[in-house]
Amino acid sequence: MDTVNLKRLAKELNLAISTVSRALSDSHEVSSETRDRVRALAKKLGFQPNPHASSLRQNKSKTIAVVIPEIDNHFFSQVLNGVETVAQDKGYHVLIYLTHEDYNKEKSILQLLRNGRVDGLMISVSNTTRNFEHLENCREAGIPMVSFDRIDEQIDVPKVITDDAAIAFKATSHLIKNGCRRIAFLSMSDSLSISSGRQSGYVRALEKHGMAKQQLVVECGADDKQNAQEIRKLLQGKQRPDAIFAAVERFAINTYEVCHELRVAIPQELKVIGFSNLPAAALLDPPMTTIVQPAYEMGKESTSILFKIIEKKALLHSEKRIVVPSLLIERRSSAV
Amino acid sequence: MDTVNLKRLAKELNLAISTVSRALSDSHEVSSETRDRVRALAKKLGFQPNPHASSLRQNKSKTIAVVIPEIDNHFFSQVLNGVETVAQDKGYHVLIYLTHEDYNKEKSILQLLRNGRVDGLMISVSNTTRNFEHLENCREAGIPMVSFDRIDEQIDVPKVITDDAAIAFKATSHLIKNGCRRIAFLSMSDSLSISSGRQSGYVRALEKHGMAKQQLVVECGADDKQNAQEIRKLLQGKQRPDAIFAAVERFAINTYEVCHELRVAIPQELKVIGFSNLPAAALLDPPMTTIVQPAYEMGKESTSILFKIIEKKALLHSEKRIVVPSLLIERRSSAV
DNA sequence: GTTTTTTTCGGAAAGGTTTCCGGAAACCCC
DNA sequence: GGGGTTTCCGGAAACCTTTCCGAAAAAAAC
Repeated sequence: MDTVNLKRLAKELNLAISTVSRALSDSHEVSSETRDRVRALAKKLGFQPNPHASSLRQNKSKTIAVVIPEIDNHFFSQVLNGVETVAQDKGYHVLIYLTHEDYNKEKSILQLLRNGRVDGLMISVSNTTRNFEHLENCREAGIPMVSFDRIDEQIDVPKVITDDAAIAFKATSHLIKNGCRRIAFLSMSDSLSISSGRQSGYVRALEKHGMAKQQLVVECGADDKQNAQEIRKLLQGKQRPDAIFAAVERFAINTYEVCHELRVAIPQELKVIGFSNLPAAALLDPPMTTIVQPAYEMGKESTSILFKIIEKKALLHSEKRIVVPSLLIERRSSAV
Repeated sequence: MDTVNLKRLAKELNLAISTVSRALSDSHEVSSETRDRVRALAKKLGFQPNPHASSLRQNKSKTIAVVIPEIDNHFFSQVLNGVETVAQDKGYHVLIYLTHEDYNKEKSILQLLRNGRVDGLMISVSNTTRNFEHLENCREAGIPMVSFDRIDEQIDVPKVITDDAAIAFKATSHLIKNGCRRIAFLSMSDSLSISSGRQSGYVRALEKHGMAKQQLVVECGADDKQNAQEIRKLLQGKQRPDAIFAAVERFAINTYEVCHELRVAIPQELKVIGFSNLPAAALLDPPMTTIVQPAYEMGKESTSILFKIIEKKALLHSEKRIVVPSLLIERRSSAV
């Protein structure tokens, strides 16, 4: 038997298992002398407690889960970066689950997590989820939980979001100020809070400038080809817009591609703004005006809240809905 | 007691715990009749076996770990995407650990993983690791392991890599063919196999064209400002290169930034090629010639190999070192 | 010097699952 | 209808840790 566990240590030291365990957890119920003996041998043999036994006994796993639609995406990878930083700091482990924007997968993943594998989870729902029972179920099962970015306002779970409506308002106003009179909004075809928030900001800005009638919302989706087709139709139609406001990074990229293809000059013929955390946005042709979301901060913030719940600390009212502001970075694609 | 476990099921069905367990695991040692009874109640009560108890008993965790330098990076996030796909398919869970290019953190993470928390791990080492004992230790501890992309050739662990030297040779040759006579190579300041591979491909291409003397290797690092400074020096020096070959996506971005700043025209005054998995590379100003690495495939491949090891299947000799080819995508930044 | 408290430790239970072993019933074969 | 298989199931051990409880010894209190 070469596995090194408490029993092994106890035998070699002529102690009881319980004493060894206590010694290693710095209990005051053990003399400093034996504590040192135990620690010395433990170190020498490279003892590491079996995590499954600990988890089973203590009913906690020192693990949290992150459930997100995709990872090959700046926003979510920056979020994950923030999450991992805080978790590592706390000595926690991070499980990652990708839903690939599939509601059913999301549901089964959450189902799977309701068995004690994790001490808590954070989720940004897929764009195909219309129903939030699976979140509700987790909440009722008593699993600490935080939702971020793509949230449902109805459900009683702490939320970490950004000010989608406000920043969309700002971006749209910026376009109007720069002379745009026909601004198309490329919206995500879903019922997500962020989408509606962004769209309402866009609409409010139009209204404020007496342009309510000029609303032009185009639904885009996950299929690049189809998006390109929609945008092409838009740009080749008789009432070509003079600006495109993309609600998602992908749509902004799609727009750029179509513009290059159709030789539409940005920003002379068409101004473009997109939600995007692309670090290379400044290097695009032309440099793209972007709304950058505080992804890293949102990841850190969400995780901090999650740990507060896990540690059963009372949440301030203000912590149940945290809004981290986005940033509008003006570049050439929206310049006059 | 409202927790639903085997004991609870057994009591309600008037069966022994062992029978219930067997019924749920499709043992032939239980009649189909009672099996159905058990399953029915289990489903009704939403029974989910406690993963820690299972793991403890079976000595396996159904979990693998991915240890990578960073996640906010197209290459690694695409890899992770591939990993997650295969793992989810196998019913496995994925733990993620970021080293942030810190050797010590990497070491302590691997140390932490040597306690049975995971059934296997895959790693791409940080650029500050010079010593691979921590990998060796894991290997000796019997933890199934695969290394990918950033590997050490010496260590006896299956490797999944791409043909860095060959593709660097191809890229450099492409630049030479397009008239470049003074090609700077922006290298990562580390001792990684991939760096040396890329550099050797660059050197071999120069040699083949009788340009061995024109070698121009510039060491860059993690600090963007410092990299920019290096590149600025390069472009403002008396012997300005007519091409830059960036060994890392970040350096290519740095190059673009400096070129924009100094108004150096790409590709007329300077041709640029970079290793990069940036999907928007085609939209840069100008569109960037990139070497795209098969990140997603490498993730899938690595994970498949890892599962073969976990399942104790014999590895073919060819599976101990898998090379997935990279792609050179020619765009305007390197055109004549 | 006796009683009470504190210190230090051992024994054993508990957490939930899997699996080994043995036993009882049912079946089969001649 | 006795011997031998199957079939099906229960009991209990095992995985390793944490923690409750009690006990012995040492220290403190009176």
